[in-house]
Amino acid sequence: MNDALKRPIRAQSLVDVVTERLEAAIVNGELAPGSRLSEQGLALSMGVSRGPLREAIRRLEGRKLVQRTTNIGVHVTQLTGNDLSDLLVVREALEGIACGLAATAMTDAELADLDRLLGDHGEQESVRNGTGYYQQSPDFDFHFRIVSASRNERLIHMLCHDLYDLLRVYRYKSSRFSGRATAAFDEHLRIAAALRARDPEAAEAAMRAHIRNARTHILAQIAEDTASA
Amino acid sequence: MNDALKRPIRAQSLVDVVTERLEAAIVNGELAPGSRLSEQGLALSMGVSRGPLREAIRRLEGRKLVQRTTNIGVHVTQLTGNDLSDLLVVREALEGIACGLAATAMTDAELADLDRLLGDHGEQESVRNGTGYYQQSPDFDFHFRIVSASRNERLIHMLCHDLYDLLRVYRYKSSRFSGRATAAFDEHLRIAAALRARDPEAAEAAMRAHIRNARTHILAQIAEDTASA
DNA sequence: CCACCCGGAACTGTCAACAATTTACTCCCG
DNA sequence: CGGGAGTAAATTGTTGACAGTTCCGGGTGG
Repeated sequence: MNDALKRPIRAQSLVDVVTERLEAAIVNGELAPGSRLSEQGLALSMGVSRGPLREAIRRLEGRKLVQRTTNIGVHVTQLTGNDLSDLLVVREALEGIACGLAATAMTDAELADLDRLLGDHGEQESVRNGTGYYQQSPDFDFHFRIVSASRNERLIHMLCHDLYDLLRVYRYKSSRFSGRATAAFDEHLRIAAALRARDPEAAEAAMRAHIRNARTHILAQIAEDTASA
Repeated sequence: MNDALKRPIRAQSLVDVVTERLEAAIVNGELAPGSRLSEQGLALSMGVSRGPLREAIRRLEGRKLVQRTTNIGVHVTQLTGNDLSDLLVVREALEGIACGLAATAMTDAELADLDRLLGDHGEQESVRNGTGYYQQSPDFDFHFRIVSASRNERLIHMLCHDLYDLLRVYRYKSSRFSGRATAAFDEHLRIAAALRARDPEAAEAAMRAHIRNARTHILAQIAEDTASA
């Protein structure tokens, strides 16, 4: 459908491929936060020379997924609690406005899809009894769809590509207990309602409240974890 | 004061220097939007080999200041009207929340400085008669101080480093006519008042309204320019 | 006169080697 | 036995050269 043909295709350089692989490895945890990347080792295992590899790393550096220290090496970005806190504030602002835009820009079909998605979520056992759900694939799905409906390319890219990647690096274990999952699901329902009502202000407010709650919850959990350690 | 001593200093690689130079050249217009960067030429004129230069370019690529097309070359990012529109929406969201944070985090001294800055602005002839001011150094100063007072490192970096740079690339000539400068100055006064009142919601609302107005104005001007051309 | 094809020049993509710096280890001295 | 200087190995920083692609111009045929 997506006019797969006729759309000009560009050659992919080694740097592009290496960048994708590295990004994937970082996001899925194969390369743990804080771990050091060995240029020689990676170049060897990927079968490329150090040149393209270094260029790929520089690109990720610009996106703050890795950090290079001159003459020392490059390390996968490790977010502190403060970093995460700052980042979630940014997310509140961006996703809030994205949700507001989506309220008017979203098509009826997209709205229906979103409802279907939420319906599926509601039937999952893990959501109903409060385990899982939050900060997992289904959750990202929900947010991803709304952001995509904002029709603001820059916003979509900043959130879905840059920010979500960064957040995934900090793999806080969902909310195993305390029933956050159920609360989050309720908040999702409220957001969807505002979108259905085509009310930008309500949609933005609902989304911001949702993310603010998540932030509070995550920070509390971190504080607890560090206190016990 | 800034514990200039005792703070570890890191060696600067060629890539760091080249990155700074390129960034400066792009921001100040020495390298025009859309213009092509010749690796050979730049490497020669800067006195470095192509390796570090390419790595510096990759870093800027990650920040979207330049765009590379495989086997073709790299071009300074050229924002379309749509891009600028999207970007200003992002700015509204980020700077809005930054202003809200500043309302509680700003010190009294910072507030006093801001007032002094506004006082200076008000006495400038160019502001009073409606030429200049907007989207120029004094304007950036005002916004820069508020954002800095948000105490959110990530937010500060995204706005003051990444976003402002990108906006500066699109050098729309201020608002020469139509008295936007005076209106903008009034909006600045309103923002400062909300900050002085330590009212986060009012501060965020005032800042968002200000940026929204600026956006409307800029887009209208662009539409006008393209229509006449 | 226009369209097409075909070199050659210029440029980008990639690589392997060299230089400089950091790290780890060993050995010596107190 | 502990600490530190010195040296060797490993790693990063930088360079120049080679390979592949794109772009420009001239020439030829229709």
